[in-house]
This record gives sequence, structure tokens and C-alpha cells, in this order.
Amino acid sequence: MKSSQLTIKDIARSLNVSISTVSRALKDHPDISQETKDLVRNYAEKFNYRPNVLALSLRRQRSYSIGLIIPAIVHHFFSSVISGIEELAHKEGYNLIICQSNENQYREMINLQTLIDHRVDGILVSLSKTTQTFEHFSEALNSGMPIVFFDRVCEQLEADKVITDDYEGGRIATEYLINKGCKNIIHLAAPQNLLIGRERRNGYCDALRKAGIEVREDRILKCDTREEVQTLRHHILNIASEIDGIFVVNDSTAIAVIQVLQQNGFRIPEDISVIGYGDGPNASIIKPELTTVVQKGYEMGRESVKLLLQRLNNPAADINFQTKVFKPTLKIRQSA
Amino acid sequence: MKSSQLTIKDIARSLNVSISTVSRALKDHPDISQETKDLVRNYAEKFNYRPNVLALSLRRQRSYSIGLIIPAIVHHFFSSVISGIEELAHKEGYNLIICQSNENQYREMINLQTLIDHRVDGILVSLSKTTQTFEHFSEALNSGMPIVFFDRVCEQLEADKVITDDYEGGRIATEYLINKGCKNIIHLAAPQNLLIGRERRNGYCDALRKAGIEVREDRILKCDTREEVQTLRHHILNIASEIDGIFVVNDSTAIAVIQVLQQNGFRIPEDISVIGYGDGPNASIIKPELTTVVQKGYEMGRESVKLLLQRLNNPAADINFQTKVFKPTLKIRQSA
DNA sequence: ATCGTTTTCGCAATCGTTTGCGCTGACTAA
DNA sequence: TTAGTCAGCGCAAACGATTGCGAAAACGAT
Repeated sequence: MKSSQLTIKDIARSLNVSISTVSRALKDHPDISQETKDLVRNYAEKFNYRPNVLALSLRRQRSYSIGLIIPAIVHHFFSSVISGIEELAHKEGYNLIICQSNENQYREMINLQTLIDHRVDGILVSLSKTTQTFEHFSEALNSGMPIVFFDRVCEQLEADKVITDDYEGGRIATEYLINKGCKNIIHLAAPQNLLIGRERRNGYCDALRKAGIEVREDRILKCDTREEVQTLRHHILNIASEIDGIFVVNDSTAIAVIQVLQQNGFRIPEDISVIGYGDGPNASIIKPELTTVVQKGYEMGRESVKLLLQRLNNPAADINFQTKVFKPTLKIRQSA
Repeated sequence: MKSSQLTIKDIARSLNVSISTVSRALKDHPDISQETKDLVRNYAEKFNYRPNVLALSLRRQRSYSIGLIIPAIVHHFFSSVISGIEELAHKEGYNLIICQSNENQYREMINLQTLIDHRVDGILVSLSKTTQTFEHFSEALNSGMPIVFFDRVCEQLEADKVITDDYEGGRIATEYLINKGCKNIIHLAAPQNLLIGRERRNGYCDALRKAGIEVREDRILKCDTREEVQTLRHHILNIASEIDGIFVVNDSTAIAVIQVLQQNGFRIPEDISVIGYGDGPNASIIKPELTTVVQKGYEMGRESVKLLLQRLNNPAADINFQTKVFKPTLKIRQSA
């Protein structure tokens, strides 16, 4: 079976011309006569010749593929980013290799190495939660690999970045709660090693301060998954009666919190208002529908590719790294 | 910058040995003296030599990467399949190239060609909704490309397959409704060109017949997205008062239906029982929580890779195609 | 008939790696 | 001394494609 693919060598042999003639004929090189071109092209078409991308990449020293390292595909935000990336990448003739880090620094490092080994032309990265050191990335950057970080980026790394203004996101969410009359607002936060975690938290804190509300450390809980909500269930319920607002770092955690509170007799938003972050499809499934900060995954994906392509298509000259910032907005529904 | 990666040629030059010696030293070939081996290996390690995967693939005529064609990453079922695939594939040293067809036959064909062009060793496919012809796949199969179809498969194609027993799924869901006392059950179905669409429908029909309930064509609606629910909104509401049960072909559609019904005063499950299909995370967010047929995405992904690897690792001898069938179960919650 | 041009094509190197085979030199055995 | 063995290494082809350069025809001009 496995009649392994037709090559220009095969065509050359069959047609009694040289390999180079076939190559040139296929790409319409002026040195080749029309007659020969037709001959070669008809043959190629008839037997469905397809160039070997591997050989091409080797020869050109360019693979026309880009790598993506993402914490987890199952999160709606990330899968919508992927859609944006794919869309544009394919349109520009690039192929996408996707790797999941599963929120694990070690896997992330392996992924990075894999992509480099495959000689991708550039890499798109959203950091894993557990990533604490960044040498793997700075090494890659220094060796000349173009990398664009998106959403979960790292301040210390000098590179192109695409982010949402998470400080702003935290601020507008919290201010909305304050304006609604909330006085005792807690924050369920992402790990603070992530910039997005710090920024959203800072936005929350500053909004409180600006309103003259004391910022209490015991009202900021590290809690950004459904599972963690279960772990912190008792603690949350203990303080639930003293609070009237919650700003949660992502939608699925917000939903889990709402469920726990509802199960224990708290009414949302009458007793406690809740705001999420992300605006995924779940936000409008939960009752009450979730008020949340909207994050534009698809657009961020596209923008990341754009930045990467800019770098790929320009000579190494441009050393100015860019950071593209998306402004978050608040989608007001029922939960706050 | 772009100090393009170190090659064995570079090492050979620096160390004043031949290229072949470097190659052999790195892979512990007995012909090379320990001394030389150490020399080469130390150098390689020190300067972080990494073999060029492209060159290797070209040489070996094997890329150690497998392709995946999937309708849409954003669906939870598919992203969990991906996780299963990735997990096993990476463990076995294979790299994954993911393509989305976006439920579009043309894109699917492009994806297939792209993967073949990249000389993947094998391909995993779940068909797009709009795919009506299958020559692209049969051609690829005939040319010797190993392909495993999963979930959305095609009867006519002779290949390895991984499916859930969708007939059974439709049957147990419908029987459960019947046992709950439902007499007037409608079915919101997937496109009937998809085998899973036909099977689930047949399961539904047979369950009705077995219970002595007439199968009415006007009670089977083609409707498998949130958007279509909106389109059919009026029709659904018109018949809502005559029915007491709905078997829906997937969770998100089921949820959309519940929302529409609730908005119009129908109580779930008191007035109408609803059963979904898939058991994604949304199922336990909606109120009432969704009773649904569970589909094991992660496991199906793993199994698909297993079948593919079997074929890759065996000589072409084995012509017997296998079909691995997962038995669906019913996750009973509140909506039925 | 001779020279110069132009058209049309082939040779061979190259990308990074593997691998069959042959070669050299040291050593052993007679 | 000579032949044979073997350890240790290099040459070169191969994988599939591109491309600079040279070369063989064909043709016109003188």
C-alpha cells in the first residue's frame, strides 16, 4: 500500500528531464520552455504531486509553522483564543502546533523545547499558573526565537505581549459593586505570581481605597477553580453573612461560589452580589445570570498572531517590543 | 541574533572529527571509542545541541507527529478528547498537529491535505456536520495513510473507529423518560447525515415503539445548537403544551431549550422533562441540573490514539479494522 | 564559416541527519 | 617478516527540494 508520496525526482525520471527542470517548471521559472512546463505540470496534476513540506522547511530554514503553548484547551477563554489564532495563521499560510502545559511549569518547558526542536518560526505563549522561573523563555528569546506572550504574561520578559488591562478589569468590577451599595466586598484571586492575578487584585484594592473602604487581607482569598471553592467552602460560608459582594477572578469559580451560597440559603444578588471575569458561555446559564468582565479571546488570539507575523516578516532590525492592551468592559446581567 | 541552532556539522568542525562520528557518538554506536564519545557528548551538552526534527523526519521517512481534525475546539466534548489524545501521544513520543474544520467540509478537506503535506504518520478525525462526501478520506486511506475516526464517523469508510453506542444512548435516555411517565416525547436531533444523528434518533424511535408509543415525524426536529433553538423558538413553544418530555442531542442545546421553556412559564421537570447528551460542565450549572447521557471524551481520545499507534507500529500486515465501542450511561440529575 | 546571443536545460551543492561500506593503523599470531 | 583481525573513524549517498552556475544547442548576424 503505502505508495509513499510522489516526488519531483519521480516526475523527473518518468519524464526524462532533470530534477531541477521539474522544480523550475512547477514554479513557472522563465528558463523553462512552455512546452516543458505544460508537460511537467500536467503530470504533476494528474498524479497529484504535493511538495514535501519537511524538505522545503529544511531547505528554506523556515517551517511556516508556529507553536502555541497554552495552559489548558478546555477553558473557554483559551479555546476561543485558539480559534482566533488559527483563523489568521492559516490565512497567512502558517500551520499551528498546539501544546498544553496543563498549568505545569515542567510541561511548559518540555513544550517549549518540542516546539524549538520542530523549528517553528515563532511561538505564542500563555503562562502556566505554576511557572515561577522564566529562564527557559529568556534563553529562547536570546537565541532569536520570536515569542509573543498573551493574557498570562510576565513583566520581566522583554517580548511582544497581548493583554487585557486587568487592573482596569478589577477596578470597574469592584467599582460597580461599590456603586450598587456593597460595603463588604471580598475578592477570590488568582495566584499572585501571575501578573493577571496581581493586576486584578490591585484594581480591586484601589477601587476600595478610592471609595474610602479599608482593604483587608483576610478578604482576599486565593481561589480560582471550582475545586478550590469546595476546599474553601466552610470558610466562605463562615464569612458569607458579613459580606455583600464578591469579585471573582474567573467565571467558573464565580459560578461555583454562587452555587455554594445558594445551597446555603443566600440569595444572589439580594444578599450578596457576585461578579465574574471572562464572559464565557456559562455566564448566561447560571441563575441568576452572571455579571462579568468581558475578555475578548478571539481578538486577542488574532492580535497575537499579528504581532508575531510582523516580527517574522521583518528583518531582525525592529527591536522595539510592543504590548497590545485590550480594554475590558463589564457585561451587566443579574448577579450584581 | 538568530544564531540558528547548532548542528552536528558544527560540532564536527569544532572537534575536528567527521560528521558521521559525531552522529554515532551521540547515539552510542559501538564503533566509536569512549574517548571520542565523551568528547562529542560533552560538547553537545555544553552548547545544548538539539537534533533537527525536520531533517530527522525527512531522513527516516517518519515524522513522529500525528494530525487531528476536529469540528471545533470550543466544544467541551472535543477539548476533552484532545486532552486524552495529547496525553497518550506525547507519552509515546508523538507530536500533535490540531486542525479545526469548523463544521465545514471544505475546511476539512484543506485540513486533511495540510496534514498529509506535513507528512504526519497518521490522522485522527471526527467528521464535520456538513461533510457529505468522503472521497478525500478514502483516497488518503487508499494511499496508505492510517486514519482513525472517532465519535463522528462514517459507516462507508473502512477504517479504525472509536465510537460510543449512540443507539444505546438514545434508547436509555428515551426509556428513562418513558419510565418517568412521559407519553409525549419529542427529539431534537443532529443532522441525519451524521451517523451519531441517525443512531441517537433510532434509539429514541425504538424505545418509543417498544413502549407502544407511536413515532411521529413531526416530533423529531433537526435542532442541535443554541442558535437553532432560537430559530425554532416559536415552534417549540407551540407544541410545548402537548409534550412532557424532550430528548436532546447535546447538552448545550438542551440547556437552551430549558431556558426558553422556563422563560415561558413551563416548569422543568414538572411540566416537561429534558434529557441532554454529553455531560459537560454546563450540565450541573443549569437549574434544574441536567439529566444527560455521559460521553467519555478523554477516554475516547486515548483509545483513538491507541488504535492509531497499533497500526503505526505494526507492519502493513494487519488489515482488520477495529471499532472500539464505548457504552453510554445515564447521569441522572434533576431535569428528568 | 565564424562568432555572439539567447534559449533551455542539467550538475552539483545545500539544508541536517543517518548509515553502509571502505580504509587506516595497531595489534596478534604464525 | 608477513598475514590476518579488529577497533575506530571517514566518505559519500540518501531523504526531497531549491538554485547558482555552466553548458549545449539553436539562431542570427557578419
